[in-house]
Amino acid sequence: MTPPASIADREHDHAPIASAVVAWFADAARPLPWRAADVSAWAVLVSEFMLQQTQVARVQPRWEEWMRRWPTPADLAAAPPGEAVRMWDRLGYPRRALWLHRAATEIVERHGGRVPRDLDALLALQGVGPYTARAVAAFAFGDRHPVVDTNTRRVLARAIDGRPDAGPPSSRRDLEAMAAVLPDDPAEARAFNAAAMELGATVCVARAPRCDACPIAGRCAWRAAGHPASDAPRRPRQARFAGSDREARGLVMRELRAAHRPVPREDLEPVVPDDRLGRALTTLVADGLAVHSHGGYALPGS
DNA sequence: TAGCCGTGGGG
DNA sequence: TCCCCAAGGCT
Repeated sequence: MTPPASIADREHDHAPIASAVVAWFADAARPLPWRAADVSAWAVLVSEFMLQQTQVARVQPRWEEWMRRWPTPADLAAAPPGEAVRMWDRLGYPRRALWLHRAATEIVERHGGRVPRDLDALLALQGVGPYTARAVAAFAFGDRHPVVDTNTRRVLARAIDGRPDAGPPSSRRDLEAMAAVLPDDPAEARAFNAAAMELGATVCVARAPRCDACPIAGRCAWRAAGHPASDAPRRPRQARFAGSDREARGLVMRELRAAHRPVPREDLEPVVPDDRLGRALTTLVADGLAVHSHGGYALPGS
């Protein structure tokens, strides 16, 4: 553990940053439906699953429809997993829909149908990792936990460390960095967790930060250093999507979602007219996203 | 642990 | 057009 004196020093140094970001958030926060005061923990959990690697603008309509259809974990658990995948539509990473369905089942079986508040219980749910568990505990239950996503990592790297971008993710190091800045008061901490994410998502963005709109520009270590450019090795370039197996899987899933009966393989060949089709079908079945039955492929359990 | 997993917005 | 990158998690 860090010596108490050091913690006190850091908190003293960073308190104005937290205050300024929270004050900015009070005005600048986007009115996202899952931030409403009366939403359930389940509603928050659903939003966090959908927001993993997916932008707010694409999530919002899916979330609205999802919550209307399955307002509780028990409602979703009672539906076939394939219906969750179908409702997920084109949010991407459809395994998340399967995991959310599984998590709902686990919540019913292990927690009486109520989303658990305890961090370890949350972490034990399928598809819930360090970010999502803390986000639910903090945002749905108001508990004081550091919540660190990619936006917060970037904000801390710039404002506190004076670097243009965050280093490689390290759950432990990232949580410690946020803990050093997090206000003591639980309500204030909750607000700062959300505010830091919001700042990173809307102002302190990766490509072209809008420092003129930033509430802590005057306290930002990166700005004070003259916005030095990144000297870190760029992260490996994402593989080209066009022509990839990923694309092929997405094309197959699109067909299976649209169909309400098994789709014969020959009907998929025009959609993926090359040797990616076989790999896509094999891996989709292995992932549980598709089943082979009645001479065709279909969503699971529907 | 590094690679993999969809899809789309924006520079 | 092309490429980056996005409220991560799993294996």
